[in-house]
Amino acid sequence: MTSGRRVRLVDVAREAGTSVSTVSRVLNGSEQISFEVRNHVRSVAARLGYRADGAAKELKLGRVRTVGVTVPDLANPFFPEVLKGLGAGARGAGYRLLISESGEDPDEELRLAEELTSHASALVLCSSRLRPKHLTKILDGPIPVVCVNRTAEQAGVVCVDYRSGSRQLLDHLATLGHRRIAYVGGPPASWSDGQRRRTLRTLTRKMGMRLEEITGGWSGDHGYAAGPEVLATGATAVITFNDLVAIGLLSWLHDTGVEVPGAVSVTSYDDIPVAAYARPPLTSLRNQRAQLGRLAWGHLSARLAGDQWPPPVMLTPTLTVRASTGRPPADGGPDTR
Amino acid sequence: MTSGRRVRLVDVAREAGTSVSTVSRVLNGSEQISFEVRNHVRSVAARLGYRADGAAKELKLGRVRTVGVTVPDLANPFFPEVLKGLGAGARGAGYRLLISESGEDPDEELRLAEELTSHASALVLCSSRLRPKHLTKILDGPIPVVCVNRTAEQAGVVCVDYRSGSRQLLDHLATLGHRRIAYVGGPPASWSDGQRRRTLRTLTRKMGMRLEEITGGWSGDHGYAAGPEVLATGATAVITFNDLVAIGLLSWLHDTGVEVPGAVSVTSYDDIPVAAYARPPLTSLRNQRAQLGRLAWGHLSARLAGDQWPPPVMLTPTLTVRASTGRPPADGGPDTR
DNA sequence: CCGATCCGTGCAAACGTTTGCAGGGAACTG
DNA sequence: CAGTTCCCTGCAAACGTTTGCACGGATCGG
Repeated sequence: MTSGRRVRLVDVAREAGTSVSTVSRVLNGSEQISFEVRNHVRSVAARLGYRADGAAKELKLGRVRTVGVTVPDLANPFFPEVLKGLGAGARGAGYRLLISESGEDPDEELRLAEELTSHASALVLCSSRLRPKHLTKILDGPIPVVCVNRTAEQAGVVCVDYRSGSRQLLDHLATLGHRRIAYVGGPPASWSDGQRRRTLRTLTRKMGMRLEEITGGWSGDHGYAAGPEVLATGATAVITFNDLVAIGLLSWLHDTGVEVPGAVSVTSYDDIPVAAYARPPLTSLRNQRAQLGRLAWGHLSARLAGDQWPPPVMLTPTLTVRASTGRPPADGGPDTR
Repeated sequence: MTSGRRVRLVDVAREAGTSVSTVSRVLNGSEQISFEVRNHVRSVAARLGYRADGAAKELKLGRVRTVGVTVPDLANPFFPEVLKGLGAGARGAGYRLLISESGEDPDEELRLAEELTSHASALVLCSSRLRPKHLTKILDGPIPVVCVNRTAEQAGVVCVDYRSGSRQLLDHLATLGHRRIAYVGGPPASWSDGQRRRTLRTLTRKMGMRLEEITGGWSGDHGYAAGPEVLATGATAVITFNDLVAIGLLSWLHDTGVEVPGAVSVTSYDDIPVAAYARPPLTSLRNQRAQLGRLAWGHLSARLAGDQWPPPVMLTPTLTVRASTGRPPADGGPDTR
């Protein structure tokens, strides 16, 4: 029964015996059409299964009610939750989300962003891995851009305050008595990884701790693979780029018979839901992801309304202490036990 | 430097001293424009930062190179991985993905699907929670629809074979000696939950086992909350709706001091990456999610090329046995140990 | 040197929708 | 009953792009 041809406004009009404009008005809820005609047109439209052509509508109206979004990796629960917040706000204002995943590839992200520029009325770059030059190019484009978890000029900026977060992690570990810390890093192109690294370096030096930096990544497999190197450093506490990496590392430590937190403490950023269900439950930095998304929409809607960008927002994460962190083993710290 | 006005074809033409059609031809790579003009127009377009208006282009071309996708919950890693496969295929053919999340709400899913119908050239419904009546309505719409993990007439169908999967789970548990099984179910509107329930009921009866059905859900919290009820059934093995639920349940069992698999075995569907990192690692049914997405695109592209729908595809999952399943306790089964 | 050929470019129509403007008829007022 | 008002509806232009068609100039052969 599905007709090959798409049913247009003119088809409805002909069938209903009215003009195109009348149909258009009825379907857009105009009050100035008589009651009978309104009902009649509505029923005809319904019977024919009329659906407005999005492209034509947007062309005429000159607005595209679509927000393009790029994320490095949808499989990291961090991003879907940001998208939930963003989507809720956007939907409330009649905007859709056009979500694309770059697969952690900066070049692919550039392609996607350029693509989206011609199909969306605004752009949200989540944890952008773009090189600065390319980021500037996108920001110079015709549509407003919000960066989540990355700072930039000429853009809306909504970030987790990883400086504060890193400080909280180190304070927690220092209080427990740890002095030798390993950091299992994230993707090289990650801005937030850079933030954390710099902060960790500065603070460990200042606090008289020792920091070992280890190549990591963004997934559980990366964490598992980093296991041997972590152990080799002799660190008593490990901070990982995110919870997925931490969970992978926990798994390796378990398989290898290293006790957590008995022999080594593990902690991380993000506090995604499964962190609470890890064995042992993971000490992690909770950030308000949905709030991050809502704020991103807030910035965007202000800008779309013609205002200037609101000042950058930094959301301070809060440390959720669970069982994966504890005092260092007797020979690894100052405690005598 | 960002000009408020969007730069159009006519702006480039005026600046380059040519006509609109010439610019259009150059930018679309037509061969029939002289070399010099081509270069000149290109450079002018680049200088002005011209970006084609997507809406106008699509209107004129009459095709929307966009595939709308609905998923119940992006936070379940199952879906992002399907999207990866789908997106890869679609991108290769010059299509974009327009992803929407229904939040497990059938009404919201209906709204989204209708929305998408006017903005996309095809639809992919992942694990649709739509009521049959509404599903039919969408299928009767003007654009082709693929259902992932749900069967339907007049649509492309790509499913995991949960019948076979459920059989494998039961066989595995039966071989270990279990006789009393609990099933922690999924969302009421889930088609795949229905499939599993029916199969589990039929097979347990046939195999002389006892099945207890428990209300569950789709997230870790649902699994955690189901803990007491699971324990009350006295079942020696639990099957859960998905791995997130299983991980939540594992966590409750651990908190409560119930040994897994010593006192009760736990197993589930999907085998998402974290399943391997659960404590104990989860016995689960691996399904090829990316392949599911690729096949969905395969069906769609065949249909978009004008062919009929390919016959429905059922992907058989394979059981990945890990440490969360074992023999039942001595008093719980026929084995004497 | 004139006519035919061919290549490069411009003109204008069309895609499906919205909306300002105008026109026609009914109702109401004087 | 004529004039005015007001409500409802239709006409046509416009949004930015693509593309069939036509046209003008250069090139070439006879």
